[in-house]
Amino acid sequence: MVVVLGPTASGKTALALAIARRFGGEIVNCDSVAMYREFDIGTAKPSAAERAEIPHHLLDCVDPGADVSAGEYARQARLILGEIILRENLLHESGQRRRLPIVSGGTGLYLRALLDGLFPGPQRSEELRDRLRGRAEKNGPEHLHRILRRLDSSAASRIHANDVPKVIRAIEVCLVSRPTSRQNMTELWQQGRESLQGFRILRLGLNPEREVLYARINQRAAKMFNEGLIAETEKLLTKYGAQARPLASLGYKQAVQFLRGELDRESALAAAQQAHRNYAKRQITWFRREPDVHWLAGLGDDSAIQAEGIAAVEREI
RNA sequence: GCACAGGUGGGUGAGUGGUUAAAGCCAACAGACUGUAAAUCUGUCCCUCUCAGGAGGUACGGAGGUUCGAAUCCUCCCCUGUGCA
Repeated sequence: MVVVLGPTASGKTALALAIARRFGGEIVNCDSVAMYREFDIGTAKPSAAERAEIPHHLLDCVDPGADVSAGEYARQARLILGEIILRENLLHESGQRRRLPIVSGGTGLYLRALLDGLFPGPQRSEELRDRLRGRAEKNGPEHLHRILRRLDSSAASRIHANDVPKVIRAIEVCLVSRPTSRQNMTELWQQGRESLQGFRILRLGLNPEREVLYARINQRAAKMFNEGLIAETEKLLTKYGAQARPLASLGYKQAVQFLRGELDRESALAAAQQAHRNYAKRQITWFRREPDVHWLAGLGDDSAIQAEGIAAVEREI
């Protein structure tokens, strides 16, 4: 299988499509927000024509009122990968061309959950989280961190006290799994994780120059605003309410602020562009650590880059 | 032209005689990330050395001055905003 990774707006969709056309590929989305139905403009999903041409998976598979998670993503993605392989074997017997799974997206944690697996910890418990959040608000983040230190000092030393969500998750893991397994998070981690088996994996990473990327991000965010992001957001806002999680994501968050009158249109756009740039920076940091990436120094829309990617697929797969 | 307000580090914006290389926020850069991840968090951020504790240099529109000591006070000049002409 091929994995196409890189920061937002680096052209992952275009590269994945080019590879899919060439090798009879099926694209498996790995962008968290693109999984939500009706979130279209702000997520830069592939067009209807592209989706008719090449099979796409894990797009539009979650209700906007629901929540996804890395674990849920990994489960579904592995299921789909299995189906693609099944299909390939059938086609192979009848002498037809192969089916190449192409995982494409920028959500680093989801990709890691798919490829490396997650540790065998419990799923989240909203009630517990609410209680912990309340305590953090009342007594400050240090308070929670002290609780974690008692439960799992090793995890506590790894997680900064100010990083409340991660501290909460660690406490949750310890507390929820204690009655049955009597293990804290660090001990559960040591059990290792179930990595994806049965695939030769080629990671193609898009790495355009920073200035080029940032300019592209600005341009694309402006295009989203011009092409109806605000109207789309308004529709989603009335249909699902302000608490719908994906409404807090890049672009949508700023569109909501505009609709509420907190920002004028120009400032909302500028804020959205900024948020996208900041996000891209974080993705770059994340993917730098990803092992065995074949880096392509340019945008995925560039035909020379696509040719380079295709050549790598031919060599490696 | 007169009156008032103001000019601070990449931006914004505190500071109004000494503990101020100058708060906070933002940007930028670097980093972390094992089920909210398009989330959340950390570090660096004037220059040059460094035995990493520090040492030196330059800096608050410009030029002078007062003072042991000035971003902070005084004088003149330049620029910006607002009001009156």
